[in-house]
Amino acid sequence: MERATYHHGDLAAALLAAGLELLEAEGADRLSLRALARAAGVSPNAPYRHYADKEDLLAALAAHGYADVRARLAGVTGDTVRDRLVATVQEGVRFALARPQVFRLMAGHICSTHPAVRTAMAELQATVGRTLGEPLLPGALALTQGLSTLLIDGSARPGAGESVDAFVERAVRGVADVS
Amino acid sequence: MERATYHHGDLAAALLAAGLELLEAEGADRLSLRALARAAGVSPNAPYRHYADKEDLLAALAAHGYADVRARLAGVTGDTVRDRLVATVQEGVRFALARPQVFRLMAGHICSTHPAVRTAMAELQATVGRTLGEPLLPGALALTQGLSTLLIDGSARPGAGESVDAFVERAVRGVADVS
DNA sequence: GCGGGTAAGTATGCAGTGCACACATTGCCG
DNA sequence: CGGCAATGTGTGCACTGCATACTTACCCGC
Repeated sequence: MERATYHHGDLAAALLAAGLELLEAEGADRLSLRALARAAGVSPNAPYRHYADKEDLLAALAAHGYADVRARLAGVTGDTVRDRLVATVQEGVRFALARPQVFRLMAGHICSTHPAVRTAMAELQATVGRTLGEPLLPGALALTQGLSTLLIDGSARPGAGESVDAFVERAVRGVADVS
Repeated sequence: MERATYHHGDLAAALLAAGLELLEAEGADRLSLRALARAAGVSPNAPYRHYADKEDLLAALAAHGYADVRARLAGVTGDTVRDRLVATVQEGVRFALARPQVFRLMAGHICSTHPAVRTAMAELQATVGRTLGEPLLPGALALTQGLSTLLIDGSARPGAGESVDAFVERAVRGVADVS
């Protein structure tokens, strides 16, 4: 990441990109602003011109993640509500397993108060609400969030030879079938 | 936290207690070993005699938390499976809202690999499995985990004048009633 | 009871962090 | 083309986790 000009050009975006990479490589708490600056080939304090503080940058990364899941979830379809519920949770869990550190960041406390993240989360909820309906919203989000966490931590595992999707479907149906 | 003797007496436990307090006061990532040592009236490096590193101490705090929820969940009863499901999630969410930082720590990545935490989690699962049955286990844990996170972050809120318990019941029934 | 080994605590120091502040560079706009 | 605001740099501070070397005093066998 060398550069000839004094000014970087688009440091804000470069930091986001490097952030996503380093984040997934070593987790949110091991991530340092200085390492990010290093990756972007810039002095340790340069990031402060674009992000108020570390939390602000992490929030931007999280918001980016929310936008991604939202895009994925917007495409979910299905004939019955139940089908759409299962498909939504499956899609969310797939995202979480593909980028666990980003997922954890999104679920973490840092972001919950940050305005950018709040609106990103609100938009996600609006999207999911449209495909599932209001009454199902909290449960669907909770199932997605919870199953993702369990799977990432290894606290729950698909059965031998069972795909993640199948596991998710089984878990959701397990709840949906209590009489 | 003064002391007259050179040796503390029960520093390991004192650190845990101070840890629980400071943890809830400022969150897991703001928690420093040095502050803990200060609270216990002991030199900055004393904790290392009892915990291998910071992660080890955090894991102990998390394991403590797991034991607590387990004790609470062991007392859950109900006539139907559905009743027990709702009651279990309600109890779990109550714990999370009462000690949000401990809950976050438990859900965080630090602990997922630590043996003490893994066994604590396994015991929790065994307990819940006994009152709900295996097929419901993942879903119930996921709902508890997810609803807790949503409520702590403020991403979901009970309706006006609605209690947390009522909200949880509504969310769970929302999922359990899809046809 | 007492001497020594060892568990438990202290002192010192290092690399790394987030961030504040003062300074340097340069693209842009009148 | 001149100046100014945006963007980047340098220096420095308080703090952190942790390694290493040292000190204290509890406890156990004789």
